[in-house]
Amino acid sequence: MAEIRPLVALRGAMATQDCNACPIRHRAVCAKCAGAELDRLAAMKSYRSWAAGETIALEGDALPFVGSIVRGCATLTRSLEDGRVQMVGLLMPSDFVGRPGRTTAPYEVTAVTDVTLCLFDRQRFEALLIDAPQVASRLLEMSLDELDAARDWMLLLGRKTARERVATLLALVLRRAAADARPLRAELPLGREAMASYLGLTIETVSRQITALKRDDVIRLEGGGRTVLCDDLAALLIEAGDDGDGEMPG
Amino acid sequence: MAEIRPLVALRGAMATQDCNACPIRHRAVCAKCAGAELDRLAAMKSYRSWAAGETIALEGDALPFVGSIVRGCATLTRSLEDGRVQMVGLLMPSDFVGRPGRTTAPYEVTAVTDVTLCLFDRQRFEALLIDAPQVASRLLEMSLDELDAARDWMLLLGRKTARERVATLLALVLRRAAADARPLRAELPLGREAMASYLGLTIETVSRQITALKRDDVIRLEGGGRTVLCDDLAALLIEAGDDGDGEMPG
DNA sequence: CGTCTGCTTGAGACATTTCAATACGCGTGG
DNA sequence: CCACGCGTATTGAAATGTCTCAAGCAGACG
Repeated sequence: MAEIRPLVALRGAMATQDCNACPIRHRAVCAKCAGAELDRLAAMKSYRSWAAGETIALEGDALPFVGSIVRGCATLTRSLEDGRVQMVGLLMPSDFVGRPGRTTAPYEVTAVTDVTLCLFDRQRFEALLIDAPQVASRLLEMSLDELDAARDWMLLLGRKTARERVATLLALVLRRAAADARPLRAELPLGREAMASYLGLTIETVSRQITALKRDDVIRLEGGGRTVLCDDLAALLIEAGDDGDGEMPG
Repeated sequence: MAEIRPLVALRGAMATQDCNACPIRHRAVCAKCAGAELDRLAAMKSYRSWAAGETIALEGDALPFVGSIVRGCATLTRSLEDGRVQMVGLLMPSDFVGRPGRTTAPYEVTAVTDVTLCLFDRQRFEALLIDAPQVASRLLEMSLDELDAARDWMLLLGRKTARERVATLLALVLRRAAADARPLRAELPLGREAMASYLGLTIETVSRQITALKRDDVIRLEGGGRTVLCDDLAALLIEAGDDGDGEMPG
């Protein structure tokens, strides 16, 4: 991660981009709209970027926009007063940030890698929702997918062992990277701390389970533990406890 | 799993009811619609009831309808192949069951108490969504609320201690019962097994923590442990670990 | 009055956390 | 080029919270 690049371009508004060239055009909230609807969306959009590690919104803060992740990876976390933290969402390109109808963020939003968002002014977006059925319909579909993902994650948090949790996450990352090349290979977007936060474990337990999975020849590591290789995804999925279908957190 | 259907009046279709007299009219998916839209909804609705303990839909089963809970309490559960079970949703009156655009249930749906649903044929409901913006908008709103609730529950499952989990659930139930009478009193809709399933714990741990909370004078019990009393909700919320605002599972 | 089901209680086993130390990768500055 | 320091990851040993297994108890119902 953390490539070096002029901070100037990173932070301010970026040049408006042609939606048809957008990498998430067919998957984001705009996926199903076209013509006049798309024009209205394009007219209210703007781009903004955050560097890895930066906070996009604090728990309880005003969040004056909604938007789509164009590039990078962000997390949603909720925390207890004594400092315990649980990740409750992992946002990847095309995922939607913010909630129409609400002005404050119920969780902290953090950039894990460098992130670029395609922002929409919240009020104008809400107005659009009323008479742009394709946008509203796509947003509903995406929300229901996230709900399913959240519920799969509840099963993990409530019932899976540490080994199963780690295997589940690794399988997810490997599957998403999903080049058909063998062996499967993926660079982890999340460090150990973020993984622990996601999995409801401590850093140490995550580390131990990754080591154990390596020792048992289920996975291999490269690049100082930031890259995972897997020759036999089926074996990893067995370690994950369920067949592993369809899990994909939002 | 064997469908047992010995029960008589409970299962068949019930007489159609006037929507304006419906107890969930102003909270369910129909809340914001009126006039022609409401007429269309009313025209496709039917009622059906299940007795406490009955299965409404199995994991992976075809679910030919969507609908609203009119009366009673149902749960969504997901399970691992070796039998471990995690509840992932607790549905109360006005909550929505099923998902437009999907024909099979991703979780098992079970009646906890006697339950009555107001059903809509899935295909006709989907058609309605396209040109009934008030229904679509309300459904989006409800889905986003459920997503928030699911994420709060992820914090509980990932980071809270057994005592905090039990306190959180009891506070939720007491708050929902919410008669302003003091002391706060509520009959638990969930038995110990369902509570354990919800909280990611075992029955024994739930029982022990309830006993401990009683021993420490945070709550009192009546009716053989099925009714909870609380003189000091603030104290219970402290035990719950966070301030306890807004948590309400869907 | 016995049986069933749901709830409670106890004692020991076990997984994960906690606390502490060490190792690694990497950019910086001498 | 090496020494240093810093953040991140690994490993170890002990503490602890929850689970497991097993028994006992209470109320509901025939």
